[in-house]
Amino acid sequence: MVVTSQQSSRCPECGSTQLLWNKKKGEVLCRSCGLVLDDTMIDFSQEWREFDEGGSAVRRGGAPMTYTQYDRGLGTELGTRADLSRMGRKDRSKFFRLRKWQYRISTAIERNLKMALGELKRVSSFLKLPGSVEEEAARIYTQAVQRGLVRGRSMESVVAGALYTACRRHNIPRTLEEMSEASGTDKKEIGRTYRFVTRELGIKMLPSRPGDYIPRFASALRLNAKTQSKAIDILEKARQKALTSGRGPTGIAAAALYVAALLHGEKRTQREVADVAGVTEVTIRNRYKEILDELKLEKMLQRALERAEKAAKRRR
DNA sequence: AAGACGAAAGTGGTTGA
DNA sequence: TCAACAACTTTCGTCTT
Repeated sequence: MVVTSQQSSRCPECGSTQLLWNKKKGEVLCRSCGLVLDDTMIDFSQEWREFDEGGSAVRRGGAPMTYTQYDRGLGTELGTRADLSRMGRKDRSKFFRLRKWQYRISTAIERNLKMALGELKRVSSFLKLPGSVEEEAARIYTQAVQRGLVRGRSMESVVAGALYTACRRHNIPRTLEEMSEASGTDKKEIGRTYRFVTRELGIKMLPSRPGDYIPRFASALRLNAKTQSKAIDILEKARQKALTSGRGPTGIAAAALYVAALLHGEKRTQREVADVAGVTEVTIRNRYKEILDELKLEKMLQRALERAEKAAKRRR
């Protein structure tokens, strides 16, 4: 068994958080009770194995293909070389009809892809997303178009949904809010299409982890590295106290950062943190109280605040 | 005046009959 | 398919600094 990574979600059977991703078998399973949580995991990673024992040139896949080009450089047309003279009249007309439809469908898909991939590039560069994410989003979008999932939805929202999905799969989640702002489409709409498309394409999503948001939020708030690692520390403890399950990961991340900043004398207002994280102050307050209660941080916080107070006085 | 706090009502999504 | 439900938001009044 090859354990490639561990996720912080929870086993529904025994509540253990010790889950294993077994990429070889495509399973997620619980370490303590052995329950298989997910056996239809799709491995989107690249395939580098040698299938030929001798190590000769037999590999899966050919030249690198890119999904950010609308036809991936591989166009297919129906029957340009068919021998028409040897067909009957019926076959011939059938052939023309098929070719016409194939042409229509493929040109429609291609036109759509051309537009959409332009949009995708624009949004992803606006959000400064890495090429690997863009590539994956393009792949997801391409599949969505081919399965006719875009029909009835706006192209923009599907693009945004694909990017949102790709970000999460790469453990650099963006909030729906950010996607909405970057793509200029409605937040709820993106959420809806995102759910629809992942369901239809059988892409399994685990809940995003609060920790994945910390570095980005911290730098947006210009908090130093120590505060950031303190926040991650808090997050880990909160997870052990079962404070994270069922709650929105961004809210938890925001509260952890807020507390960490207070403890390290780098106070940020709830509003500032809330804006960065895309949640409300109320949510931060709720999470923050839970964290204080469960981790017994009140006294430590008290001391930190007094220290900050003194420092402020000395400056005056 | 700004920030923090918390109550109350509203929203959209999930779940289970 | 519908209702119950939990999390989260919006809004607003009050308290603290």
